[in-house]
Amino acid sequence: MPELPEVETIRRVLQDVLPGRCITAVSSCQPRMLRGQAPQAFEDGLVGRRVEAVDRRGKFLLIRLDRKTLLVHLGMTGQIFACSDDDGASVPTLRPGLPDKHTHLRMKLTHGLQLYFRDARMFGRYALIDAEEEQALFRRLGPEPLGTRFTARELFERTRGRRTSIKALLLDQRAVAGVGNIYADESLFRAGILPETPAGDLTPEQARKLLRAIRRVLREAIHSGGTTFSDYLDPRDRRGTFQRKLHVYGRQGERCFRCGGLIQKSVVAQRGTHFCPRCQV
DNA sequence: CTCGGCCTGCTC
DNA sequence: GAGCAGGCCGAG
Repeated sequence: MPELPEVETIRRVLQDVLPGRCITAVSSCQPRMLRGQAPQAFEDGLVGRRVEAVDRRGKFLLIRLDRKTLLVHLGMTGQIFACSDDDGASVPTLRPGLPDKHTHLRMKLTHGLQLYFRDARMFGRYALIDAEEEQALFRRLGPEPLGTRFTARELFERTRGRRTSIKALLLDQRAVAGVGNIYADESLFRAGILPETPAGDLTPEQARKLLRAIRRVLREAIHSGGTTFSDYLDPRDRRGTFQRKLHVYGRQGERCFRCGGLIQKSVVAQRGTHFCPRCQV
């Protein structure tokens, strides 16, 4: 499940490999992924364009082309793989088994680089957008948790008057951009806050602790190349290692590293939610 | 705000 | 062979 750290890891690999290359061919485009955009226009719009940079906003990947942007959201099971027969490309040369039945987009770029987009569950999406569409899409997206606009005061203000749980608020991309189920649970554990706590009940001190926890967890996860809990892989086919540093996610029934009590699992905001009832109040 | 739908691979 | 996993969206 790619959240901010996984998308950032993918971005860094693509930023290493893509800029300067031109798209020479596009195929296997899946209309469902385009959410209404015409497949032919999408493919035609990509071919011949040069990649300038690769950016990220929340969980969105933004492949910058001249005047247009290839927007990618990986949903739950989306993967991007790169391979090349160019020695200097720093990605594997072969990708056995690709493309397969879950490969829903395939792009050829100059100097033998190939990009594959895989998504078994097809919760992901891609689109070719212009600056105006990008602005409309991101207008309602919350601040980048690792950016300077995301402050304890900002987070505290966003919780005021909210009766929804703090976990639901963290998962709401309008409140903070890029936090998903794993990092919401891990951040709340590190901040010592129970996931079902009404957001509006947070004290300024709790908001401050939560902000620091979110930043620390996301930074450490990026440093670890993300979390490979089930199927996340980066474009070089590498697994993340942050699953070794998870304190609560997926650890229900196991002992808390901090207090030795048992980690519990419940449902909050219709999501599996992991927490330590002794360390989180 | 909650709920169901989208999807398929995997576990019971 | 049902149920679960869940990011996001639209309906109520």
